[in-house]
Amino acid sequence: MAVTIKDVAKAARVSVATVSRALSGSDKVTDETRRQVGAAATKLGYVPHEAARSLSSRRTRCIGVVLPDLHGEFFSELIRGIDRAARTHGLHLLLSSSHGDAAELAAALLAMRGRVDGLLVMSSYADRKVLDNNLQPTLPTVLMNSGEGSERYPALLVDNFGGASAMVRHLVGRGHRHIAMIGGPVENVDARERVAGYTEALEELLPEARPQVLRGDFSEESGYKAGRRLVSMAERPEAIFAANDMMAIGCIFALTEAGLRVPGDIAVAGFDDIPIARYVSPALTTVRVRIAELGELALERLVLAITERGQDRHSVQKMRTELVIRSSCARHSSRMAIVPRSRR
Amino acid sequence: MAVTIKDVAKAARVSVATVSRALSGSDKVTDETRRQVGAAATKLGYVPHEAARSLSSRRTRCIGVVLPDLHGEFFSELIRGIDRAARTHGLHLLLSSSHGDAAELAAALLAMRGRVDGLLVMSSYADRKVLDNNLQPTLPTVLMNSGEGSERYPALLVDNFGGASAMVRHLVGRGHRHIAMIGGPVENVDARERVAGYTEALEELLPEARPQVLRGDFSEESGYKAGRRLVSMAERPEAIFAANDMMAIGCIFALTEAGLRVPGDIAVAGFDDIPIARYVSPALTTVRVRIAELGELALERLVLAITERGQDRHSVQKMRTELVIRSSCARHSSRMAIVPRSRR
DNA sequence: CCCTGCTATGAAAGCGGTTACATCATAAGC
DNA sequence: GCTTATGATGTAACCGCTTTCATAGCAGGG
Repeated sequence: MAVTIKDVAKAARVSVATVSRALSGSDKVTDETRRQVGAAATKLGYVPHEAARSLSSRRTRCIGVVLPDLHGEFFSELIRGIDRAARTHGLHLLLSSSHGDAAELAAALLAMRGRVDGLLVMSSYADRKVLDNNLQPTLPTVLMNSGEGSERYPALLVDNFGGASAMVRHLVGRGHRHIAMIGGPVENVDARERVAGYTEALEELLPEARPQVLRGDFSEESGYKAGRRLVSMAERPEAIFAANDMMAIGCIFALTEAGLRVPGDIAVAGFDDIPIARYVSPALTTVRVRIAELGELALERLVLAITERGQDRHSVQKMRTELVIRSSCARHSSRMAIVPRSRR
Repeated sequence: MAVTIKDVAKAARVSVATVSRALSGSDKVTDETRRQVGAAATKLGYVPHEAARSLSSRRTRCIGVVLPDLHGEFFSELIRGIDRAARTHGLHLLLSSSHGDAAELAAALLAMRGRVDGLLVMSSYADRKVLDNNLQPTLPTVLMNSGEGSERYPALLVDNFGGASAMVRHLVGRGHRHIAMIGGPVENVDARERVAGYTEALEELLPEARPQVLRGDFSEESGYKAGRRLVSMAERPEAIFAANDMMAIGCIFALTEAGLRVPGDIAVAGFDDIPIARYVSPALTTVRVRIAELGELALERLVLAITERGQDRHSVQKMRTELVIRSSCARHSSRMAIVPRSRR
């Protein structure tokens, strides 16, 4: 029913081999022949059958993308970056998202077998065991933001630690002394690293201050709840550093609702710089992560791994972050209000 | 190198045909044989080669998803819905996103040929011509939110018209008389329908008022610009209805920046109910579109089209919308301030 | 005991390409 | 002018699986 390479061969009065050669790149084919084959193909509306092609060429021109249960901007930006890069290489994307636990991840990895030339994996559950058990060892794989397992697979990581330190440095520089953090999901590597960056920077800059981490899970709701807790605290922190923007936004919501002014009464900072961060009020000071770029780099890395099989497997690339200063973190001044003018 | 069906056959001491039957569902195979084959397969770590399978079975178990240059929540929610539904059917998703013009769309459609069992298409450019030229007629296809072409393909549409009318009715009910709209990209069907819903509802409810549509393109920035224009208008509208939430948020930003209070001085409403809509300040009154559900329904519709080939092709399903009333649209009262008490 | 009907299994023909190898024509070298 | 190198094209063997058709074994009816 569908037009195959044979039909084209017949129409162009050549063999199937010649058609194959003429259409797939510049083997030894006369320009004249190529033209004729091309004409016949267009006239018949021929499109090669991909399954047949992959079967004999042993390449699918497909990349598997396995992602956790991501929401919002992060997800779409990541895909955007991957897709953009994939298109320049003529690669397709086989997407499997929303994996909430190790079993689902394992199932997704298994299902990818034989369908793709390489794999891009992001998951909190992508540790060595799960990966080793469910990946055929020959399948090129690049991890994104999955700390574990990076000793065996090339990986791209976001410099969460550095970004969080930079933010703490910024807050301290603005005069804040009592800085609390809202953490992320315990199983999330990014969240853990951000907290670590906060803790270590704080210990370094303000040895006498002790870190205070409120519970959170990256959802706005958990940020909101943390905000409520903050409101009712006896010794309220001067600044709150949320491990992601959504929680920061939820937190601001709770604080404002309770009649506190941000940043007047309390400073709030986030992490990620999701697009909405500029539009909340007050505009959010945050740490920018170039997510699309992360996806793009990961794909390029994978393409490399596919073409130069087996070389340089263990390299880890770290994505820089960038401090974005907006209006949600003013200079801390309550201390000044107490200290008499003359003493300043 | 990789273990094939032959290796399994040899290990289980049966023919490849038997292995195929034993592994792929319940043909006539003895329980004993099936057990042995299963054991051999597990022992060898056999995973069928998908390309080979699709080639001979003429089914890829893959669905193509072709999307425009979507951003943010809309994109991720849509994929989430599609993915969820696909997984229940054991289908994979071949994703191609970010198509900014008809040529890119055409290329994406072509590239899907032979790779998928069916297609989910969303695009402003998905009109009859582009679709007819680039889709093989036998490939089941479901359109999402692409008004044109729905006379030939099954389609899922969001009831933009109804949603916009409902919002206008709400605003009028709250006492607003001068209601302006910020439109979307001209080529976007949703945007056009929302504007149409606004215009017609206005004409019906307030025949003497004349519709006023400011330019916008769905980006927050265009909303921001529209807001700036509003601020400097001689006769400022009492309420602004943005064709999507992002523009509403940008608009609020511009208004607030200029010292106007929302909703005190001017009411603002949006469309979509993206998650962030609750967290901006003031929380946005908007029209909710259940995006994940849209994706889910579209996939189910496609599965139907695939299994019952050629039946019921032209059906159009419309997704209800839902008014979400938050605090960005107060009751209008400026008129009351002018009109003396006694006259009321 | 033979024939028929039924079922589990095997043999083999594709599915639609790619590609190694054979072939043939032509140009170059002697 | 004959041999050989060269390059375009054809032939055919796969790639790994599904599926049709043939076969063999067996039970049951006559």
